[in-house]
Amino acid sequence: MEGALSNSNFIKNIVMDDLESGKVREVITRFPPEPNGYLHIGHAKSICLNFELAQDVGGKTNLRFDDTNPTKEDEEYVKSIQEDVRWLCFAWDNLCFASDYFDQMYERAVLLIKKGLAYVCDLSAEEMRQMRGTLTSPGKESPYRNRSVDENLDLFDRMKSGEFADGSKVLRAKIDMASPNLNLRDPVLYRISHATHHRTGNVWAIYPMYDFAHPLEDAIEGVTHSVCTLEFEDHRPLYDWVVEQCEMPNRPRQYEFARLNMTNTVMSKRKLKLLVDQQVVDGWDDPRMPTIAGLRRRGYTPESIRNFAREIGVAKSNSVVDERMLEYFVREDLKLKALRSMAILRPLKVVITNYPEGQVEWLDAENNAENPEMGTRKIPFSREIYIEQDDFMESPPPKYFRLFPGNEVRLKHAYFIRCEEVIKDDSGRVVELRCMYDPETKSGSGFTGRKVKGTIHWVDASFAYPAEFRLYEPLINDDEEGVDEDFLAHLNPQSLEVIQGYVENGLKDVAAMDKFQFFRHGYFSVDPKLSTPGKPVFNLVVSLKSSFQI
RNA sequence: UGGGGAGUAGCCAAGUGGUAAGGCAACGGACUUUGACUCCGUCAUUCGCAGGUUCGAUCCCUGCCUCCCCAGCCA
Repeated sequence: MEGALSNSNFIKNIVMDDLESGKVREVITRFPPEPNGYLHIGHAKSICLNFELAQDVGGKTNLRFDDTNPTKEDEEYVKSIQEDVRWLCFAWDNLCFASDYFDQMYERAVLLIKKGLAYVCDLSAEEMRQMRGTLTSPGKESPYRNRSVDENLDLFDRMKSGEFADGSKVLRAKIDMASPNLNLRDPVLYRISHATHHRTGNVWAIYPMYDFAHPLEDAIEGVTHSVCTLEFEDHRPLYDWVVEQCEMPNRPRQYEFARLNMTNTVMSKRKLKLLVDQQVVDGWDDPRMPTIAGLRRRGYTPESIRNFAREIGVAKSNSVVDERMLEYFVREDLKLKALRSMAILRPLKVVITNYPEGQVEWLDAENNAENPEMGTRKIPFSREIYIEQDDFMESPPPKYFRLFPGNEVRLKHAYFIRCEEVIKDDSGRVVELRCMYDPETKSGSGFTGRKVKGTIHWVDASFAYPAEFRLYEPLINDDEEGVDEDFLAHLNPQSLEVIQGYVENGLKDVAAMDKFQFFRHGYFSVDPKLSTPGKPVFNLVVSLKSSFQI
């Protein structure tokens, strides 16, 4: 059963303290993505944190698009982000856009100018960089720093009306060019950009910078706890400065936590976009991608991702979570949900020589032995079947429990068979096995005469239905050196393997996203893009654990 | 060599003056018509290092080491 309440973490402790002390009455959080890419599992951590922080104490959470940079943003992304948040089963209280506050932000900027706390600066980007100083030496004040309020007001108004070229002027806060915190060295508040915004069109020729816009957005929405990642930690003094100097009635507080990193993958929009643009993968929703869309298509469930997000915790130290933890949670979730079935990925034909030709038996099979509510089904059995190539070895090592000459195994849901003969082609490759079955060993008959060490799965040859299986491995092997700098050089060439095999006949017309556990292989999910009626395509979600190794 | 953060097991992560939670992984064993699942057991005499305060320190103090972030008109 899924825990109703999320695990404790330092931010939640702060929230609880604030509630207890009366510092806040109602908790309001927000998830503030910029619509410039698809969401990934790292965002899922943030989504779960923000929504559950509020949910657990009867608060509210807004989904807010931080769309202050029209050159990078796109409507496609605002759609996909909403879809992903909804899919994770979170309902936002308000759908907000930073662009809806552009007028208010402008007014606050004017207020700063009037207070003598902001000025229009004509320095070029390059000049500004040079005058900013370095980590160890102070910056120099801009020659435009002491323009009169009236001149600043006039210039800023004309920036707004589109009178000036991109990059020719900016509005800057007047703080402290000697601050050891570079963010406080007269940061840019507004830049000129004649780009077309996906929502406001060409109304604006100036757009606010993150450091100015974000605190105002939070304050406007009454956000109490503004949660972001570690790299914004030293922006906090500026965040507080903006809220205070702009005289915002609400005072949001910013808290920072460590973003999620996982082994064997990359977790930045930039890198993910590179994989998409260079066609290393099929798109943002390629099942190998750590995007929400990719994980969904792969077959991960919202529950598994939410449980994962809870269990990894929230802290301030940079860390790398083992991908096997994510895998654990999807196995755990699918265990009781996925229908058990038999699939042969690499077929080896077996003829049961003492089984009557032409005869077909319909055997009983549980749909999920661990969840009897899922019922049973009938599966056909006759003289010729397919088993997995891996389940036969002519010269097996010790402790090999499967088929080998002279050995007897159980066919799941059917009979014991013994391998009597191995048929090979001219090249010496095993192409067929001749076996004998024992009618007394039928499954469910209660036979206890003797035991076998191994049980293998199979599919009846004449009823087997052809299917495509897409097997995945990590996109990147990051146990090598230097992966971070040049991850494209460390791509796993085996990240995708497409093979043709067989499934039970009943799986001929599966629906997109249907989940199965193919015995002794793993959990599979029907691909929503590639699978068509009559031509099923299964994605490997995650394989079963196995302690067996040759 | 400025500023801001972080160091607890292989990986996450609680605890923050009273003698190291939990999860993942791993490894034993039991069970087994999935080499799965489940169950049982093992897995930090020690919390980056060195001093100090204290009856007692992962927790307080001092010094040091290591790692991450900051010099976009990105977010």
